[in-house]
Amino acid sequence: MHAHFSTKERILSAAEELFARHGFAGASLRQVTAAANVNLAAVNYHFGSKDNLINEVFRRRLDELTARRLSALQSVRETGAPSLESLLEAFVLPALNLATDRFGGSAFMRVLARAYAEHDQTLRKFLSDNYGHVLKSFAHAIQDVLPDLSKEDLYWRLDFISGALTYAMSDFGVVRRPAGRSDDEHRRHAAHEFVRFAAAGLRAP
Amino acid sequence: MHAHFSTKERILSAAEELFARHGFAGASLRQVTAAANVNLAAVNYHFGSKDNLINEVFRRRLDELTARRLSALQSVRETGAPSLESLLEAFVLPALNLATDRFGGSAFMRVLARAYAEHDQTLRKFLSDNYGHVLKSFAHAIQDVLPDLSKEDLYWRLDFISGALTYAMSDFGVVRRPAGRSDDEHRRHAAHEFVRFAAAGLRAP
DNA sequence: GTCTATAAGCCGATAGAC
DNA sequence: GTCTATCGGCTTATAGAC
Repeated sequence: MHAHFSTKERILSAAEELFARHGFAGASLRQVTAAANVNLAAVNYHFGSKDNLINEVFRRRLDELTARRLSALQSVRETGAPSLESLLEAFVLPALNLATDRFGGSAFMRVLARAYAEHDQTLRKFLSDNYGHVLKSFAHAIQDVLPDLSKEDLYWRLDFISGALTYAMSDFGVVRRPAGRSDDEHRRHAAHEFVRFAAAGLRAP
Repeated sequence: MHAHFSTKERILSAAEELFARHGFAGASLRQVTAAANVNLAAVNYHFGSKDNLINEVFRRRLDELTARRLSALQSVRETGAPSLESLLEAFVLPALNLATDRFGGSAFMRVLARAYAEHDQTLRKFLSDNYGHVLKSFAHAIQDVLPDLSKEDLYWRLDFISGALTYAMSDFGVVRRPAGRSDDEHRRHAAHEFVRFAAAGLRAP
């Protein structure tokens, strides 16, 4: 555990939190640098531009998220005959763990939901170029488990699942956390509910 | 079919399209008034402020959307023993028809997806105060069809479904429209796929 | 109702001292 | 690497003429 974080890291964390709360256009570099206790000019020195700062906010978390997802997928496949539920868990749990990470990251799921809502071509291309292969790996693994599902139906359903997961992870909407349940337990429960729901949806006739 | 639209309507349509494309903070009133062929000061004259313009963009479409949804729900209930699929269709098809309406409205689903990503308290309260009762009516109708489903599970799943629907309606993600299929057919197909997926998810053990 | 003109302020980015 | 100071441009909103 480090008591000190670099200027770059502090900028990234502050940007993540403020982009989650106000959006990419809505959060200014002045707000970011004030929250990070850093000089305004430091952003351009370390990141060059606001657009590039946005990309780096994604890269920091997504690199680890995809690594964890692919590693979990590998573990599940090594068991020989993975269940649909175990494949979905390999996709969902790393996102959940990131969201519950005490070093921050819960804001990142909201940033990701923003990115989904943005139809910005530049951002989409960056995401699909760098992380599209993860979705493909999971699609193949799920296809193996559901050989009777047509490729088109599979992609429709994965699309629905992605949307549902993004929104569920960023905000547990109408479902309020019961009084006696911790935030972590609430999220774990959410993941379990989600996997059951998604598995049933994928198995639809 | 009217050849003339009022200044107010032209502002609303231009705002809807630009908010969909650039977000609420990202689209300026200057862009909006230029696209609407209207003077800059007209926005403040007709709507008072940018924030209020945002609210009115929602109100214009949501009033009609909720009316159509509740009317479709009523029709389905009058058949006596509605199927889960028919209830979901009563919820999904009005949104679909709005999105395919040639008077615009396809942009509105993207605006709605933005609103989901925004965690802005003011906007959320406005939406839940004015349109929360629709979700409740559907929840009750679905509970009647699935009496064994616990209330908590029901709300979790409706939350997932809302997220998936919003995302799917605003952007058909990885599923590309086949060459020989019209945009309308593509959307209709999407709705059918979605209802099958959501019904199976709700019926999960 | 629609216009011009302008107020008052925030924006991203950078030049240049240290 | 970090700072101050500042540039040029864009923002929402409004006062007041027509």
